[in-house]
Amino acid sequence: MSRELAKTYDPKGIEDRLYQKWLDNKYFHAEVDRTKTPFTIVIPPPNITGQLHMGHALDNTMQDILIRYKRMQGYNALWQPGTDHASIATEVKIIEKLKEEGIDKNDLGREGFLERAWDWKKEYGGRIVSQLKKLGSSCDWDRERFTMDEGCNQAVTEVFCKMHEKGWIYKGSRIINWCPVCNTSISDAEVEYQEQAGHFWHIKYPLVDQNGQPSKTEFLEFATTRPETMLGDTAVAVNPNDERYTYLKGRQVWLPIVNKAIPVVEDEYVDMEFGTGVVKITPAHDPNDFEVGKRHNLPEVNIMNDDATINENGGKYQGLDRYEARKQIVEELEREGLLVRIEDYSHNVGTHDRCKTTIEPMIKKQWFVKMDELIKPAVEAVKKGEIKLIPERMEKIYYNWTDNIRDWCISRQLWWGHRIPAYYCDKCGEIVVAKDAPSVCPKCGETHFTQDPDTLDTWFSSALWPFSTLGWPEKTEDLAYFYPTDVLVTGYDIIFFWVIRMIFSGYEQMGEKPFKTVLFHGLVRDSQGRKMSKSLGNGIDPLEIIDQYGADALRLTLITGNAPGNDMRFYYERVEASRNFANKVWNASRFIMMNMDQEEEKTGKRGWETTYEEIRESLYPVDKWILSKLNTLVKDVTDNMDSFELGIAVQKVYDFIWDEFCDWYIEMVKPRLYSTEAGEEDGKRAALWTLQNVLISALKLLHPYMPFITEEIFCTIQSKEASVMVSDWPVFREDRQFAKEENAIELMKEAVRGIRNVRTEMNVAPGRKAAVYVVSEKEDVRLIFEEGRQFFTSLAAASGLTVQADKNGIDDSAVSVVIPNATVYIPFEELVDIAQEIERLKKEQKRLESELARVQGMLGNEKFMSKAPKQKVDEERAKLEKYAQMKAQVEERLSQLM
RNA sequence: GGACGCUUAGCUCAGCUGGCUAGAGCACCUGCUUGACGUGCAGGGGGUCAGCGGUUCAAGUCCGUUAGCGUCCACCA
Repeated sequence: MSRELAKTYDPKGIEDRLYQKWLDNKYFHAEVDRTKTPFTIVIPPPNITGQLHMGHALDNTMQDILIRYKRMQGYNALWQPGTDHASIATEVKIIEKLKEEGIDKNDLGREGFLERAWDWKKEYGGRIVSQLKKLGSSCDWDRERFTMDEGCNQAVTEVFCKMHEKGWIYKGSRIINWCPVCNTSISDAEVEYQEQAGHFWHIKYPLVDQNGQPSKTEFLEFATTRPETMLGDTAVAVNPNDERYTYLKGRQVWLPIVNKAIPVVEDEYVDMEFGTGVVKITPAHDPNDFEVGKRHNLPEVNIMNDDATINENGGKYQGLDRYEARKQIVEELEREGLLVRIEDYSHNVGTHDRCKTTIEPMIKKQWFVKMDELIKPAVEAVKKGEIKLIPERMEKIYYNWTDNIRDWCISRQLWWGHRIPAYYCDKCGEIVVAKDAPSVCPKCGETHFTQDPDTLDTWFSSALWPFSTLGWPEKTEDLAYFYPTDVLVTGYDIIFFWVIRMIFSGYEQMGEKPFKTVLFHGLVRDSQGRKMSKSLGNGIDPLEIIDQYGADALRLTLITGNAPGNDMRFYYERVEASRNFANKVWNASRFIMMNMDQEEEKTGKRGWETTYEEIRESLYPVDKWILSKLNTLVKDVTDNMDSFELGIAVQKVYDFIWDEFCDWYIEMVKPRLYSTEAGEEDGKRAALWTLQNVLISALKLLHPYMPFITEEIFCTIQSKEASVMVSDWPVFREDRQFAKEENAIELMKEAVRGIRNVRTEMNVAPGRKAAVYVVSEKEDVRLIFEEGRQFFTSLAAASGLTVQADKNGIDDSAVSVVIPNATVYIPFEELVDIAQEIERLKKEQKRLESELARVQGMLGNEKFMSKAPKQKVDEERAKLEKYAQMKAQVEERLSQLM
């Protein structure tokens, strides 16, 4: 069988082909199987309007790594995929598109609009899914769900009705955040505060005199950032403890422009220290004022229409936009002599996170979820550690929200979404909340009802995602088996929107947590650390990266060099480094396969078909060394992955493959592979066996991170039908730890490095070989070099190697390299400058001395000796011995030269 | 106002529960057509781990504090 492989790895073509193969073989599909332990992840459903961005790429790469890892470990791994209807985001997009066609939403009507929305979903809903596939995501696509599919709709209705019955969902008239552009209420979580440069208008209202008329001499001064709201003022407030204003008790002020008297009320809410200690109260347009108004039974005067223009309560200002009204009102106040001064003022303004419009607080009748009781189990779960947040610091952010939680406004004045299952009797207005439209009014017997026109906050359905996707409210097998899920992977930016809401919903509806662990990641930023955004145009399209460098390179880039929860910067240079690694893996494999081919042609046998037991006797120390290193790697990587340290895990695999395996092991076995000497057949077989087995294990460890290239190589080595993704995850084996061989090879590496070092320093031409002598009094050390003679001479550019117990017969002017328990001599003849050589040895002596001083300091410290763990003390003792011994060798050599 | 995070090589960052001579990638310098790979190989320079104080036998790692940068929450009108 010939394996002609290209010199560089080209992911094009390979990735799609392999993904299709995985799909065809149903490797992603999971079914209930009681003989296996489930491992479940639910995808954070991407919006149907969405395009894959770097955040998705990171999020889904992490999930794919975990799911592939667990699948290989033998778990029944389910990655439940799906998409989100994204009510407001989608509705806005559709409105935009209609606008291009010159159509207004209202012209279409609700039905017509929804038709267009479903068309949109059909057209674009699949786009993000196909993009996730490009990444290599091993989701069980047979189970793909949508937040507005039949099952999810049922779940939503069920939850709404249940919670309403329990009294935890209620309709109430309260102050809410209104977006005048999107024309809907939004929840507190959707308000984004932005620092804005504005003004502080210092204004005064006349006091009302005994005759009920505005006083010409007495005024009350205060300041406001929103002068137009004065149209809705129904009081002015001072702090009851403010002695400056005790005289105001029971008095009234005259509201200019509106021309009416309003009371002065006393409320602790007013900060005496701030400004004049006087606050105008507009209960209908400010959340704090709303509370004050409730306490003092103040009237609530709504002065705005839904589009933030002034309504009929604004008198002559009716019809003006809020900002135009502001301008004109200020002008009128100035004319009246009531404007004291204008101050520049920078303050935070609440905006709608989607469209950045300044929100307007308004009193409206909306549906709310009562949070105080609901949140309790969700807080407890994290406190007790039943749900683990990674990194831990996210817990503080979590509690910060849960501790200050307010009722959740869930109704939206939108069409695209789950319609609220509330019905109003056409005759008496009675509200009936039910799964289906009622037939008779329980109060008046009327048979005609109108359903509430509002839809639900898009997060209402996402909150149910971990169980609605598994079949709830039906009691399905899937639900019983796969719930609770294991890990949720998401960005910290949606902790309030989604994570918390899933947790309390899980406890409330299922009586059980939705997941055991939440693994947070940060934001992917551009190379300058800026958030990638459309408006900045600094977004990098993951699909372009995949096209250019391959999905594996992208995945590796996103996972390495980053700690959980931290933001990361995206650099092309880093993708290139990842691509280079892929190429390295490719070429190492190519090298191994080429040698396999040669071997196979001769013997008809493949190395990997031989068992360890069959080959064990033929293994060389270097073979055992790399097997031992691999064994340790398996343990470390498994441990890291179990504790979600994905970046650390893959870094170790990377280092092992590149440094240990490619730069050392492969180079070490080359002479053996190329040897034509008789009697080397067993050794050659052992090398090939080791190369292949180490490679295959390394590919397995790498597979969750770089699924495509590992699969391609795995199949090329074994067969097209084989698959690394369903192979067994490597396990640590006590019987494959070879401490003795590890030490031996490390010692030889040190000798090789020393020799290369000296050669470079002396400008020895790479092609010039030189005789090398290894002198050691210790027999075991001599044996190590004898056994490794073949590769040692190659790596050390030696023309020949002599291993002996003393310095006899070695030219005095030879260059020397001191390693533990041995000195290496290289007679370079004319190249050697004795003075320089002495200089070099003295430097080495100095280095060893300072090391010794440090170690001796520690060992001479009584407290260290008595308090440090024994293992640590032993380590330091061993170091002392090693350095002392090396120093003696250096000094002996110096005395010979001087 | 409250909380959190970051500050480690020229750049971007790792460094988990304190314990080798503090690491990686990129960049830089020197050399290399060594039969897998120049998307490579070999060698090298470069850090008082932000400052100060403390705990400890031992601090990049823990505690306190200061400064700079960043994020989240609250929102005093």
